[in-house]
This record gives sequence, C-alpha cells and structure tokens, in this order.
Amino acid sequence: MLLSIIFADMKPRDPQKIERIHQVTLTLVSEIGLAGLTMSKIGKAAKLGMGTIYTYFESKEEIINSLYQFLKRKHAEEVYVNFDENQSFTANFRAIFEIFFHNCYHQEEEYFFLEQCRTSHFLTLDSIVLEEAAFARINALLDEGKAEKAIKNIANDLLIGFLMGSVQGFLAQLRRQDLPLTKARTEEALALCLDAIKS
Amino acid sequence: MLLSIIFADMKPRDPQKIERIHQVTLTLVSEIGLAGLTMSKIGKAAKLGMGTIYTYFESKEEIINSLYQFLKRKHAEEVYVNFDENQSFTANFRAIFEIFFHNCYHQEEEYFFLEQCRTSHFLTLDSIVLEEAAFARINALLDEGKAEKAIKNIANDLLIGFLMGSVQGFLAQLRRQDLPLTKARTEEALALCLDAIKS
Amino acid sequence: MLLSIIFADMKPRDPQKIERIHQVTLTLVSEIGLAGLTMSKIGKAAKLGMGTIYTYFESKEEIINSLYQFLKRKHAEEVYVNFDENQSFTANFRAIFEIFFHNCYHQEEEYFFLEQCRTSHFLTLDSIVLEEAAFARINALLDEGKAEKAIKNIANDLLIGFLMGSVQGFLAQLRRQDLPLTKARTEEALALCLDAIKS
Amino acid sequence: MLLSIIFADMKPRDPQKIERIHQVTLTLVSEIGLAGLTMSKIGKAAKLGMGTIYTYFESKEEIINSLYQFLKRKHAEEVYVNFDENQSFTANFRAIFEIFFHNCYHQEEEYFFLEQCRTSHFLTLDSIVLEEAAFARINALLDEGKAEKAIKNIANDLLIGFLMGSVQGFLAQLRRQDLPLTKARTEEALALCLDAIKS
DNA sequence: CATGAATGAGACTTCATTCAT
DNA sequence: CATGAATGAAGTCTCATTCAT
Repeated sequence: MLLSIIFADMKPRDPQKIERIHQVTLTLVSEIGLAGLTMSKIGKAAKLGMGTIYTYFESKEEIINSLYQFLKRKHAEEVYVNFDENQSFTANFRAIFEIFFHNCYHQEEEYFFLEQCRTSHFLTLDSIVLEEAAFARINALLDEGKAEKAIKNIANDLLIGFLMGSVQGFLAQLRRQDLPLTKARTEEALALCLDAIKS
Repeated sequence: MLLSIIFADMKPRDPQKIERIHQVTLTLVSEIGLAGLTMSKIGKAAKLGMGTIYTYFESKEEIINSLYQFLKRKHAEEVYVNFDENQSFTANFRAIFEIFFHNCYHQEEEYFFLEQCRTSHFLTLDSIVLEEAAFARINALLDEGKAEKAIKNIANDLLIGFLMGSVQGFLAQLRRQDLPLTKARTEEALALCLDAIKS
Repeated sequence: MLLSIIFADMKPRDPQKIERIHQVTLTLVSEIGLAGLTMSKIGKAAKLGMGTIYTYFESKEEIINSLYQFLKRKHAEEVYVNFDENQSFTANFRAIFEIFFHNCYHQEEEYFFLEQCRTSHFLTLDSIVLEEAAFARINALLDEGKAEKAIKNIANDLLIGFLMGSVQGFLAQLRRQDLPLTKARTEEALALCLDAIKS
Repeated sequence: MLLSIIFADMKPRDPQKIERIHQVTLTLVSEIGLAGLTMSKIGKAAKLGMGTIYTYFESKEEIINSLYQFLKRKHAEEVYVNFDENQSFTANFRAIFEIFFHNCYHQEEEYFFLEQCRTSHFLTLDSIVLEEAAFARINALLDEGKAEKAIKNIANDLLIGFLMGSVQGFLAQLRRQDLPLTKARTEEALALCLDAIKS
C-alpha cells in the first residue's frame, strides 16, 4: 500500500548501515579480538536487528572480508598521497615510508584488525589475493631504484615483504613499551630501511 | 584440610602423552588455525579420550600456553647453537641469523602456531612475559656491536623488532610464492639485515 | 563504551515463557529431583530450544533461584489471606496455620522444590536472605501472644522453626502413608501446635 | 606363589577401609554437599585408588546408602542409652528426647548427611524402609503414654513425625543464628514437645 | 525492509566406572 | 587385591543464522 510506494525509491541498501557495521566491527575487534567477535555483539553495538545485518551481509565471514578489503584498499591509497612521479627515488621512498609508518602506528585499530584477519582462516581467496594489487606503484618505484642501481637487485616481493615486516616489527616494539612515535624514531626506522635496501 | 588434598593437582603419568598432545595440537593448528582447534579434534587426532586430555592439562588454554612456552624456549635455545663468545660480532650475528632464518622457514608449523597464539587472547601473562628472557644474549651481542661502532645506536628492542619482523616478512613472501629457501636467498636476507643495522 | 552496550542484559519478550520454564522446572524437580534436573530436560519439557531458555535466564542456577524466590513470596502472601488484625491471637494463629497446613500438603510439588533447594548449594545469597522477610507478620502475632501471656516466652525464631518443622514432619508422615488430609487431622495438628506453645 | 599363601588368611575385605571410606564421605559431604561428592574426591581423601573403592562398594550409590543405613542404625541405638523400661513415661520421654536433641545438634555432620540423602533420589528402597525399624521402642513408649492417658490419642507415626520435625526445625534455627545449645534451651524445647503431645 | 526471539549444533568440561599393570 | 590413568557419555552454555511479526 502507501508505505511501499513511499519507500519504493529508497535505496534498497542503506550505505550508512554498511559503514556502521564496518565501524562497529573494527572497534569490537580491537576491544575483544576477532575470536570474541559475535554477530549479536555487532548487532547490539550497531543498534541493528540481527536480521537487518543479514540483509547487508550474507554471513559473519562476509562482514570480515568486506571490511578487510575495504581497509586494504584504503591503506593502499593513503600511502601514495605524497607520491609524485617527478620526484627522485629516495624522495618517493621517503614519501611512502613516512605515511605507512605513521599510519601503522596511529591507525592501530585498523592494522590490528588486518593482522587478526591474516591469521584467522576467515579470509576468502579474493581477500588474500587482494594483497598484490596494492603494490603496483611500489613495484614501479623499486624497479626505478634498481635501474638507478640505487638499491639491491632482489625480487620486489621479497623487498616489500622485508620492508613491511621490518616496519611492523619495529612499531610493535614501540607499542609494547608505550613509546610515542617521534620524528627521530621515524628517521631511525627510515635509515634502517634505506640502508638495508641500498646497493 | 580434606579439601586441600582433593584439589591437589593430579600427577600425569605418561610423559609421552603430553608430547603427543603437543604434537597433535601443533599439526591441527597449522591445518585449521587456532580458532578451529577443539578439544575433541585434539582427542581424536591424539587417539585419546576427551577425558584423558584433562588428566594432563587443566584446560584447552593450558594446552596452548604449555605448547607456546615449550616452543618459545626451544627456539630460543636453538638459535644460539653456533653462537660463540670468542667470535666477532659479525660472525655471531650471522650464526644466529642463519639458524633463525632457516628455522623460521622450515619449522613453519611451529612459527605459525606461535604467531596464531600472539594474536589470540589465549596467552596467559607468564607466556607473554616469557618473550623477554630469550633475548639476553642477543642484547649482549648488539651492545657489543654498538661498542665497536659496527652498528647504529638504536635501542636494542627496536632493532630486534625490526630484524625479526623483516625476516618474517621476507619469508612470508617466499612461502606465498612457494619459493625454496636457497643459500643465495639467505645471503640476500642477511645482507639486507646487516646493511640495515650497520652504522 | 561499546562494551557496556553489548553486555547489557537481553530483555526477554514473552513473559509466558518464563512462566512455562518455571512450571516445567517445578514438575521436573518433583519427578527427578533437583540433582536430576538438566537444561536439556527443561528445554524438552517446555518445548523450547536450549538456546531460548538462555534468552530468559542466564544460567540453570538463575532458573532455580528465580523460581525459589517466586514461590517463597507466593507462599508468604498466601498464608496471610485470612489474617485479620482485629481477630484474636488464637483466631489469627488458626487462620495462618490452616492455610500453611493445607498448602504444605496440597502444593507438594512447590514445597518439595523449596526443600530440595534448601539443601542444594544452588541458592544465591539473595535467595537465602529472602527467608526473613516473610515472617514479619508472624513475628508480630507471636509478640502479641506473648504480651497476652497466651504463649511461652521463647524467641520467635525458635518458635517458628519449631512450628514449621513440626507441621512438615507431621505431613511427611501423612504422605508416607498416603493418608488424606482431613479436617480431623488438621485439628489434631493444630491442637499439637497450640498446646506446644501456649504458656 | 608365596605371596598368595601369605595373604591367604587375610580378610578379603579390610573393614578399616570401609570405615575410612565412610568417614571420608561424611566429611566431604559436610564440606561440599552431596551434589559435590565425587568418587575421585573420596579416593583422594581416603588415600585409596579408585579401583580399591570399587572392591568394597559396587557404586557411588552403594557408598551413600551404606553410610546412610549405618548412621541411621547408630542413631537409633544411641537414642535409647538412657531408656529404662522401669522408668515412668515422662522420664523415658525425657531420656530419649535429650539425647536426640543433643545429638542432632552436636553430630551435625551426620545429621546433615542424612538430610542431604533424604532429598537426593540416591536412596534405595531398603534405605527408605529402614526408617520404620528404629521406632519400635518409641512406639511402645507412646502406646504406654496413651494407655496412661498422658498423651493425645494421635497415631504414633504422626506424633513421631511431629516431634522429630519440631526438634529439627528448632535446632535449624539455633544453628542459623549460631546460638549455643544450653540446658535452658533444651528444657524449652522439651517443654514445647511435652505440652504438645500431652492430653 | 526491519526486527530480535528462537533455534540447535557443537564447544568445553566433569565424573562414574573400568582395566591393564 | 591395589592402583589410578583412561574412557566417553552427558552436562552447561554459546552463537551463527533464520523467520514470524
């Protein structure tokens, strides 16, 4: 009747609700871990009925993967904001590094969520594969560095794994000791990374 | 007083069973993840009745922590087998690095289990604290390196975090692409690490 | 803050179900004893899924205590229906006695449940404490009797314990021999009680 | 061989062990309740292997019933120690009453155990029936009282139920308030009982 | 489309009893 | 006969998902 007409032009899916579910999931995981995450907690925190959540996501797994992919893409974009093809290799490396370093530290909830996912067997194949896509520009940058003989001739994937692992290991220690992220420490870490890869 | 007698811990009899439970847990976690681990799966895999397991461990949590601590200690020891106080800094660094690198790659099940535990909310305080103990000799080695002005003057914890993270990131890539661990790659990684920290 | 929202109690919706769970629990305990009571039996008897019960009660213990307190309050009220402050001591004593006597006999399930609870280690403190509240008017009545020198000057608690115990002992015998509760027997028991306490 | 000869004349059943199991069961039940009683707790407390216990008792139920019957008989005997057929009704009533009263209060463990059993569905028929046997002499005493027109003409069973219930109710209150058992209180209770039944 | 009570499979854990030593 | 480790059925409780309103 009337109601159906009135609501007919409403979007069948309210993107706000998706965002709310994402946000709530992120916060919950940071508070109780991925293992402690339950659908009813998501529902309560998002102030949505269980059924509503299932109109937006087919399953708990889908919520997790959807958020995972969203964050992955977001992080991949953010990291390049100061990237400029006209800059030197070192300048671009620093540009990327500084944001990655800064974000890893300050967007702790998000990186914590991603880490929990990675060790969780919740991720579907398309989430796992996603990884690669983000690295196009970094690959190009590293190739450029190699062409300039500025960096060691090691497979890009390995270099990227090395660099990301090292940053995360470094920051994990920082957090474990409640140390703030200072300019000096950023420079220390950058120096470690640059010295590592330079030829 | 009766009560105190009754609630005294049961003494397990067959140390083989503890080992079997550990082994089975390790394998199961590598197959189905820590979140998928259930007591009945452990029982079935170890060919023990559910109740038997509870003769040896008070809870699932205790199995996990017990295995975690066992592996931590084992790894901490292994890494030093070629360490020799009379060697140079670089020689000792290489000695430790090579084993750590090799073990991280080949004892994948064990390192995977430890990683799963670290992000799991299953670890008890004594498991978490354990971490520190293992690093005594590495700390000494790094101090020596700093005294020789061989390496950068950065806090040991951060260096260790950096190095372990970088090795694990490097190896994660290797595995993701099913690449074998060759002598050449070990040297590559060692070079990356040494160049990173040298002053 | 999210946490506080999440862990807020679920509000049950259907008060009928609470009643049904109470009723079924009462019947089950009379058939199989409190020790034989299991959640799955409650579920089956109430024709509710196991999980549903946990929407209304947090635990088995809570079901038991909830029913215990409900019955306690119900009995405490019932016993006073013919109580009238303008009546004489003896008339009021008789008024209370007759209903208590009658109810103890005919609401066997309920009194059996309460007795099982009392010896069970299931009762929480608030259930145990509840006891006292019910006796306010009886205390007043006994005080009145003492003032009139109608009854012995013995502490009210002891008198109440004596009277309730004696009635229950008397009725237990009646039931053991499948004897019906007649007017004559009620008078016999009343006479025993009145003669006991009169000074 | 030799051993079997040497031990051949040993009693196959060591009565000491039975006693120890009884004793330990009694204590355990008073500490943790009948519901908390487990075979392994009995074993630990009695310092006997589980198997040993099963050579003396077929089941947990048998231990409980065996102890129940033992205590019932013991109590039935004890109560008559000052009974003397040549004494007056009142003297004998007092003789029995005082011991019963005293024992109910001071052998709390034993009476607690019996009460737990009574509400437990553990008792076998022969334990339940046992009740009756103990009352032969009390029945005779009450008959004597009736013949003398000293007491009300109410069925003995009901009188006994009334009297035992009243004593236990009275003492339960005493214990609930941590009141000591004094001579005065014993006399109070005796007066209540005697006045109740006297014609 | 929104809701959240209902569901039941499955998780962890206990314990009476057995049986190999 | 003594032992106590081994067993597995059964208990309590959780939670992803559904469906009637």
